Amino acid sequence: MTIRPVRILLAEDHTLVRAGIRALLQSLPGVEVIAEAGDGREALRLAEIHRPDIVFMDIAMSGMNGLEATTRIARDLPQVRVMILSMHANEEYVLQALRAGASGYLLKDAGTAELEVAVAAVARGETYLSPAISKQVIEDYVRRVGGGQGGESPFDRLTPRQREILQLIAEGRTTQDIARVLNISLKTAETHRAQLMERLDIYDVPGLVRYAIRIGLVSPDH
Amino acid sequence: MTIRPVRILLAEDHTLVRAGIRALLQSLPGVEVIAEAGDGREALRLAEIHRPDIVFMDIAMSGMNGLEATTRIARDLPQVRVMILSMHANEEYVLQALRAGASGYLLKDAGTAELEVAVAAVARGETYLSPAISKQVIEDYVRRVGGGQGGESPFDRLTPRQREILQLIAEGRTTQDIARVLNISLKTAETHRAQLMERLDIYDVPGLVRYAIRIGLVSPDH
DNA sequence: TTACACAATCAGGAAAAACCTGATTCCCTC
DNA sequence: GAGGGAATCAGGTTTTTCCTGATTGTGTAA
Repeated sequence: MTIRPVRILLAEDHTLVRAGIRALLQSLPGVEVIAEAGDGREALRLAEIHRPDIVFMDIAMSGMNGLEATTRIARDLPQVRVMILSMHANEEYVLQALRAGASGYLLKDAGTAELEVAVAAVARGETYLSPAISKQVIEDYVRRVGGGQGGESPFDRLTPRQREILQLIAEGRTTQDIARVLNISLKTAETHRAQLMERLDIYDVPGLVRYAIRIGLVSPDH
Repeated sequence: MTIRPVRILLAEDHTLVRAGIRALLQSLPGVEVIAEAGDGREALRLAEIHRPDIVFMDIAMSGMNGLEATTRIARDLPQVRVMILSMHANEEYVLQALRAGASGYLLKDAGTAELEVAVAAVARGETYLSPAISKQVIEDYVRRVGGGQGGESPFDRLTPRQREILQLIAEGRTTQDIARVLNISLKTAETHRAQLMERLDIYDVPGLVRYAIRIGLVSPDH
C-alpha cells in the first residue's frame, strides 16, 4: 500500500512567495499542495471544501488575517491543523498564534530541511515551533495553558511598575533618570529593568524600544 | 550557438522564501541562479565576486538593507543590474529604490508570468516596474529626474557608514558586535556611534531606535 | 493559618560599555 | 596643495550594566 500523502492548503498573500513555497512543499516526498489562498477568508472557504491535513498560513494577509482565520479553523474544523508561517520570532506573535489554535509556528527564515521536519511533526499531530523561538516563550505558554487562563493582552505580561519602567526606557530616560522620576533608588530601577527584560525575553534596549512601540506604549515620533 | 543564460544573484534574508524564489527563477528558461545572499553585505560581496547580470534584492534585510546594498552596487558595479523585490507598492519605497539605482521593482505578489517578463526586461537593459505601481509614481520620478535635482531624503543626513551603524544599533547589536560585523576596531565603532549621535543631535539609544524606525531603516517588528 | 509565590524595594562588587580627547590616513574639492 | 570630511584607531575616565544576593508586604492556595 502507499502511504496517504499529507494534503496541504497554502495561504499566503504574496503570489510570488506563495508560488515559491508551493514549489518547495511539492518537492517534499509525501506532500501534496491541494489548494492555494491569497487571504484568510479564501483560506477558510477552501479549508471547508477540501479539509486539508495542514493549512500553511501566513499571518500578515489583508482582508482577513491569518490569526483570525486560524481561530475559526481551529473552532470549526478541529481535524484541520494550522501551521503558521511568520517572519517574526517575536514572543507576542507566537503566543497569539498558539492561543488562536495553531499547531505549528514556522519562521520564514527556516531552512528547507526544517520545513520537512515541521510538516512531519504537525502531520503526526504534534506541535512544531521553529527552534529560534525561545524556550522562555514555550514555557510561558505551557504555564499559562496549564493555568487554564484565557484572554491575554501584551499589557498583562508586565506589572504596572514594569510598564512604567519600559515606557521611560523607550522614551530615552537613563536608569538614573528613571530612579529620580519614580523616587526609588538606582538599584531598584536597575532591578526593575532587569526583571522586565527577563519577563519579555528581550535583553537589549533597542529591542525594548521596538517592543514598546509595537504595543503602543510610545510612538516613534516625539 | 546557445544563448547565454541570465545569471542571477538572489538576496533575501528569509531562507524559506529565498529557496522558494530560487526554485521559481530556476524554472524559467535561460535563467540561472548562481548565488544566494542572506543580507545586503553578503550580496555586495557576492556581486563583486560573481558579477551577475541581475541581483534580486529584498529591501528589508538586517545588517545592511537592500537599498544601501543597491546604492553601492549601482556605484561600484554599474554593469550589474538590481531588481528590487518588495512587499510594498508604497511610493516612497519605489522612489528610494529608483534613486538608489535599481533597474526594476517587483512586488512580491507578482505572478510567475510577471517574473519572467521582468527578468527579460531588465536583462535587456530596460527598467521594469510592477504594474501595480501607480503611474503617478513613475511620472513623479521622471519629472524629478528630468527637473534636475530635488529630493532631500532623511538618508542624506548620514554617511553610508553612519547609516549602517545606525541600523545595527537599532537592531540591537552592541557596539562590540558592530565592530565585529564591520571588521573595524571597537574604538572606531564607538567613534562612528558618537559622530552619528552628533549628526542627528540625538544622544540616547532609544531616540536613535525611534529615528531609525521613522525613516524606515528598521521596523518595530523584526 | 501557615506556606508560598510574587511584586517592589535595595546593595555590593565585577564587568562592560559609553564618553572625552585626541590622532592619522585617504580622498575629493576648491 | 590646502582644506575638509569620512573613516579609522587609542588611552584613560566615568557611567552603566550585570550578577548575586536580600528584605518586606500582599494575596492566595493548601
